[in-house]
Amino acid sequence: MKTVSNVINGYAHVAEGTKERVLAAVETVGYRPNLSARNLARGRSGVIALVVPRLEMPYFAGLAGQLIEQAEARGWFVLIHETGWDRMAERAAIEGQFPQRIDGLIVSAQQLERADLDQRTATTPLVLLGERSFGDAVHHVAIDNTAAARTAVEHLIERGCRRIAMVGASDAAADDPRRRGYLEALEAAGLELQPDLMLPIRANSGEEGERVVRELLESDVALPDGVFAVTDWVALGAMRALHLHGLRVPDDAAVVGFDDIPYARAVTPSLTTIAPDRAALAEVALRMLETQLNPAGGLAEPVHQTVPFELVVRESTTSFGPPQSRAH
Amino acid sequence: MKTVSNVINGYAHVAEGTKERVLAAVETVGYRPNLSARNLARGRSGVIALVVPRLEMPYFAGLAGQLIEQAEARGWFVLIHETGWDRMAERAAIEGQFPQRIDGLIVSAQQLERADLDQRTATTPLVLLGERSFGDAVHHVAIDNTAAARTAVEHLIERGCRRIAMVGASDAAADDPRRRGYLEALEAAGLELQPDLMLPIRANSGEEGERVVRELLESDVALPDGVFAVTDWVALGAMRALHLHGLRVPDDAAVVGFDDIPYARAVTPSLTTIAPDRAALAEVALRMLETQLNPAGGLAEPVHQTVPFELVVRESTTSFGPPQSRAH
DNA sequence: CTGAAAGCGCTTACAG
DNA sequence: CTGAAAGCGCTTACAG
Repeated sequence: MKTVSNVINGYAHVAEGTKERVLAAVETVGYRPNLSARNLARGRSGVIALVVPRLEMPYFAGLAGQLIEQAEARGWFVLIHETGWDRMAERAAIEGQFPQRIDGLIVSAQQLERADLDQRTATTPLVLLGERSFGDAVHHVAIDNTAAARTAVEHLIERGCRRIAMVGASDAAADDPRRRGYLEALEAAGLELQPDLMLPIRANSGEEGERVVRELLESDVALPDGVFAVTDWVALGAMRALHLHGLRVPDDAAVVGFDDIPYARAVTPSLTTIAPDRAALAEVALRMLETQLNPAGGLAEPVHQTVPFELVVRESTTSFGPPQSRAH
Repeated sequence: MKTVSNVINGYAHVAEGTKERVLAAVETVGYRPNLSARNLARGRSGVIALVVPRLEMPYFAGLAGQLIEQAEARGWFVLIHETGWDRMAERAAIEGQFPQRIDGLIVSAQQLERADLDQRTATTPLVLLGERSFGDAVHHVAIDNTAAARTAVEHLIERGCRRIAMVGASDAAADDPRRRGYLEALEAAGLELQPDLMLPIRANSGEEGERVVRELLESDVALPDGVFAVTDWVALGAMRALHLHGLRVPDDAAVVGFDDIPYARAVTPSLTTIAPDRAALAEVALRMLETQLNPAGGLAEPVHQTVPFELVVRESTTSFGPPQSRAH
């Protein structure tokens, strides 16, 4: 019994011959371990929860797909849980309030505050995703949002943009990494900051992106020639507003988004955007969970980790031949 | 033991007083059943698989969200599995080839053929989703695709369209329900069928939609004044091609899609489309699975069932004020 | 390096 | 209507 178990679980110290015989038997019998029994014996559930605002948002669906795939290799189920951008729902999630018990939590923090984490009583291993940072109280993985935003805005500047709006600048100046990247890029290029071009929004939705850009275009402020939007959805809204105002993208104003959702390449013009390395995101998150579950070796201090991103250049910042040139 | 179990599982025949005492104890102790143990004892895994081509596609993500939510209420986990539109992967899925054993299968059939079902040896309860039909060999739930397509095309006709292209007409004339709906609508309106306007595509992608519409526009065929696309993605590609050709949507050509993915309301112009009732889809699929698991009462004959859909009218078939009128 | 035995937390005939 | 006991299929000290 123990020997078979050792082989199945890949423990060392099994005689080579024995191991082969066991594997051969596994093969001929078609044995597959019963995960319910295993988890029961191990005192685990075999389930980790992925908490996102809404699975239908392609960014989160893509992330979920990655996570499911990589979790499978480690014998975990991924229970997907939606919060609908509700802070209370996110709080309940980090407290592990699920119908079943779970071994670990990966939470895309949208509304969560530092205080919510400080008040957390649950001890379930937790990994946070997303651009917000929460000090050293918790494991956290994300791309370097400041660098990514800087890259996006530098790209616009290289394209000749001089009046670059940021759609989705949060009010809280200090701790918004993307806003910081925007400012850094402007400063590095010697461009003056135009507060009128920093457009806060209430939610990262297309509607909000459209609304604030429309308001900008209808105001007295001189037109922007570039737009950096905090998500692709917001960028789509911004493009809509530009279009409705008779401005051509990218000729009159270039646009860069963030996330690289599938629509980014489907829209007209297709959208230049920042593509986070989702696979790396998923992998690091899972590793962080494992570290907390098996505090073997070193101590499992909460850590931040960043993963790569990429600027994907498409039509919204380059050319957009036939359509626009023909229309005008 | 048995009594507590009875209460927890909602079996009848427990004295009211006893029941209350049990529930009170559950409350004070904070008892939550261990699903691993339950499933082990019941000989189930508690897991059902949802098999889709790609979770990142919003239609499937939305469906998955619905299914997860409703499965939770029935004590099921949903294991999401991606096939990437690969027929072999779909075949493997219906054979239940998953790393863990599963209690039931909900499969969005994309490439699956009737023959694959006939050859199936696995006995895991199975429910098929999607527009393709497979005879009476298997449980199947979908909207009435013929009626939906007819509704979409009738809407275009009402809007004054007379030369309506169908993007995504399959080659196999007979058994494509959406094609049939298209034909029915034309016939009912006394419009002549234009074979040149039926555009087959290799995949339901934006690229393919764009390609075939571009080819149509660049051909000698007279321009269409309406487009019915088999999915929203395809419709987005079609709109792109129209736009690139200098045609205005909806003024020069109105467009209707299918699925009602989130982008449909985010694009410019926003897209008129057919919205299937995803919640109903999920619910019926789960009920069909339960029927197969508990063949109590009547026999569990494979059945087809349809769920409601809705035509969501947006700008791509109505007006699209400022933008286009201004540009021209 | 390997076997025998207990135990994980449920469900389910079986008595009563 | 309710209790005692076995069993689901694993893992894990514990011997050897």
